[in-house]
Amino acid sequence: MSTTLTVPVTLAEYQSCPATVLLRRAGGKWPGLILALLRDRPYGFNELDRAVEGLSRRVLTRTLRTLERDGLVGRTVGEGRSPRVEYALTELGRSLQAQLTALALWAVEHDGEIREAQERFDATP
Amino acid sequence: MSTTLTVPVTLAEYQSCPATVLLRRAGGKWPGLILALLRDRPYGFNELDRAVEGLSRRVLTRTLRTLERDGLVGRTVGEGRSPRVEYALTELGRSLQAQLTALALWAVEHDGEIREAQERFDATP
DNA sequence: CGGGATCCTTTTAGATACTG
DNA sequence: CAGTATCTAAAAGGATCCCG
Repeated sequence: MSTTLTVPVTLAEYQSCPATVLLRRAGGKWPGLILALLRDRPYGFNELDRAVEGLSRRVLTRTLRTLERDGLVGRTVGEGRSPRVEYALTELGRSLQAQLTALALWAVEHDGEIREAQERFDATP
Repeated sequence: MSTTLTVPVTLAEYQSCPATVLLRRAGGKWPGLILALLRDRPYGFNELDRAVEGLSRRVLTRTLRTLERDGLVGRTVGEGRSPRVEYALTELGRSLQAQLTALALWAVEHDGEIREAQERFDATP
């Protein structure tokens, strides 16, 4: 099976293109890190809040809701009087995570080239 | 050769992590589309401006500058009295483009699952 | 513990007009 | 043709307080 990838031409097409939407989602400030953390194990809400320095709870909530809505993260409410909620990757989320890891590897491998290019660019008047 | 990928823990680490930076760059509104267009052939400035509906010249300029600074796109000034500037993918840019294409393919392939998840989420009160 | 509601700041993008 | 300058609008992110 092969999928052909065409470049969207109209604005409406582009804005609704799955690739565009996904890239913009993943390009948010925190989703990539959340998905990376959940790759290892499930996390509770406040556990995530503590694990990620500089992330406010409001934004954490919004980020998790979006990931949950997209079917990338599952939310499970545990038993007991003190509410325990657990966030974990779904199969779909794990599948995406693998793609993002590939991209992250590319970034790390080519970091040197990018920095050199930036230095050259900044050096030229 | 294998590269180990560790999740950044401090805020400073995370913000300067090559993977974070790249994902946020690519997650901008236009870079992905510009790179996709340049995959086929070089473009002139106004040519790009016309090709991309809804993109203002100011933003196009900024986007191209950033891509150029990162070494992903090359800028060549042609001869002649009416200035002809050509933007083209560099080798590095072409390499990244391949990764983004893989991500785009994932997005297209799993678009149905994502939409279904969203409908389920939106349907539950 | 796991949020929602409100308000505020920063970042990103768009409109418009002008230039070599 | 290929931009820059200035200004405005929208989106994303953050601080804080409140609640079951």
